[in-house]
Amino acid sequence: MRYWLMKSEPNVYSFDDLLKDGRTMWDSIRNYQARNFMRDDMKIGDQVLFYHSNAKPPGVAGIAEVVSEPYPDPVQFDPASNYHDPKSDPDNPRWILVDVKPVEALPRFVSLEELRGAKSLSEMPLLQRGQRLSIQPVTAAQFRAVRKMASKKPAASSGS
DNA sequence: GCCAACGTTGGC
DNA sequence: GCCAACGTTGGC
Repeated sequence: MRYWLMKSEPNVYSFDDLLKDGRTMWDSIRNYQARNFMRDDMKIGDQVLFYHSNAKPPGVAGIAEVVSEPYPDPVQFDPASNYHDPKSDPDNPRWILVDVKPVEALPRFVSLEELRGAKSLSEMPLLQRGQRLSIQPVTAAQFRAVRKMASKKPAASSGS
């Protein structure tokens, strides 16, 4: 089993939205590297850190799970969508996605600031300079470390 | 709103 | 294939 971090802007689609929906298509990803992770590397049962980006504060809100094989993102063929891709050939779709479902809301939100402060996470892609991918692999150890942080009180931070 | 860091596009 | 211009991401 593999572990991932997937970013979503909560004002667009939050972890609460996923809890409400019970399942969702991870659509509108228009980055080849992120697509390749979904198409080539994700397996049903993989565990996902659901990350709120462009949020105040940004951080991990919950755990999700991959629940489908990869399949074409239907949004790419929708001319009304911002994520329509007129260059994508229906016989050979360019954009591929998977479905995810919620596993649990974390006992508490773990902010980006707190992640940055954890030595065990220093290698996490999210925390590397210039890393902007919206889908990133994380190691089992990193996944467990985040989960564990969420079950404990926040460490004292230098700020505020 | 700023802007650094990347990714993509398209002329050549 | 190079690379300048442009667009996007996302923390701050």
